[in-house]
Amino acid sequence: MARVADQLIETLRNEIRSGALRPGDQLEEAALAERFDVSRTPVREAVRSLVDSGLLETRPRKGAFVRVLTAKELIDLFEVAAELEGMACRLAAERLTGEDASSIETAMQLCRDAVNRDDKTAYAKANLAFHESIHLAAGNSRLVEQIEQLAGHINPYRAMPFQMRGRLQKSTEEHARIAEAILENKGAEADDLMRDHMMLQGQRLPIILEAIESR
Amino acid sequence: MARVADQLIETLRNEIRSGALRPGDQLEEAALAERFDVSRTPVREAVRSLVDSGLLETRPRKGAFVRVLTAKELIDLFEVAAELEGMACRLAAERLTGEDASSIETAMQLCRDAVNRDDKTAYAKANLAFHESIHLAAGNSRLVEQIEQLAGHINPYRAMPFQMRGRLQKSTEEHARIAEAILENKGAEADDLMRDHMMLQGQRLPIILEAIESR
DNA sequence: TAAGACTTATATGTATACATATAGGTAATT
DNA sequence: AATTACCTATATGTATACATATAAGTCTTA
Repeated sequence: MARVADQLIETLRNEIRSGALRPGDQLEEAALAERFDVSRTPVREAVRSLVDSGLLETRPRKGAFVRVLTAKELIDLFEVAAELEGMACRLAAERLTGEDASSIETAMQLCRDAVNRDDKTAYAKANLAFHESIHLAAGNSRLVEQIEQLAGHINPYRAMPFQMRGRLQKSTEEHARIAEAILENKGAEADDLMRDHMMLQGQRLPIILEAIESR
Repeated sequence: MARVADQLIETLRNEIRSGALRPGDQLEEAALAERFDVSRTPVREAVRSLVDSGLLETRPRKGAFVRVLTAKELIDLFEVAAELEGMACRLAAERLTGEDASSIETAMQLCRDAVNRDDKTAYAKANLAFHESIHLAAGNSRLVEQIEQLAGHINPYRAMPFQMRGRLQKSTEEHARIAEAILENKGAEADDLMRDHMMLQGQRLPIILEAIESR
């Protein structure tokens, strides 16, 4: 990872993820080259790579822009992500080891703690840890890759704070039920619960999209 | 698509898909540049892109090679592909339009014809058309993208002819049941049938891998 | 003022020139 | 013969120089 191009990819990806670069923003090759004090070559490489991965799009003769997803594209994305997260739960339940079980329980407890303290930052982190503990337990690294790829596309649209009142509490309760199903090796149930859980998030999409359009 | 780099990507992708380039084969930048009579720049871009997409891998200071998947990686791949193909069937059953229904039936008939004529080439084509008709009916373009991405990785390992006796017939019968479930709007059933169908293919993996190792 | 020709800045793609690190081979030394 | 020092070809990454097409602005002319 000594390559400038790789650092650029990382940096840009983070800026997109964090919302510093927002959907629709332009990325000018020359400007980036100057900003990072490198030549166009590694910049081009980074941009190409991000275009390949779908995070950027190029409008012919215009330049590269942070990709703007349509409502339909976002919904499709969510639908696939929900399916794969559900699959991860099913596999986790089927293949659970003792170690996996305790990671899941630990992450679950972190979520509860964060909710009790009403610490949204901690919750975000714990939430991620919860999902990751399940991914690990599923024992399919390609599945994890695919999920992460999809998450990378969804994240820019999550940058805005849309924590509805009481949603954190609800979300944690759903997590608890999912965790329970996995720990009891009820794969099909865990699958369904996770899919529903994800889809509840997805239902907030219209609100999110509206907020984006009007900014 | 006027770019040399894009043509290179296409060409190399096809050569990998078709088996002209086999897992483990090296791709030398200089050699490719000479072969296509272009400079290293577009070659590098193409190689980078294929590495990003996972079709190639680079061994540090060695060069780029057609990626070799381990047995575990292939199994993981198949597992995810089976899930998504199943999902496509479920969605297709739920969202089926009259047009979708007739495309599926048409493709199904093409499969039957190919089997009756024992025409393996025609079958391969019809089989693809069958899957694609379902993908279209699922109405989720991201899902299709993901499936195609996975297929691109599985294909190099399908290049070898491994049509077991009678498998074509069996496969078509499975297709018929899947099609029937979709046309009757039985989403869950279609999902399960397709997943099973895919997994039967997956079970041939050990044989395929053995064949690869020993060549 | 409006339509069309013209110009320019920019995006884009490619080629070439360097610079550096290292894998793998060669030579030297024991 | 084996180990080590050394050397060289190659991979790799970056910079720079061109070349071309076109979007967008400017100017001309009616």
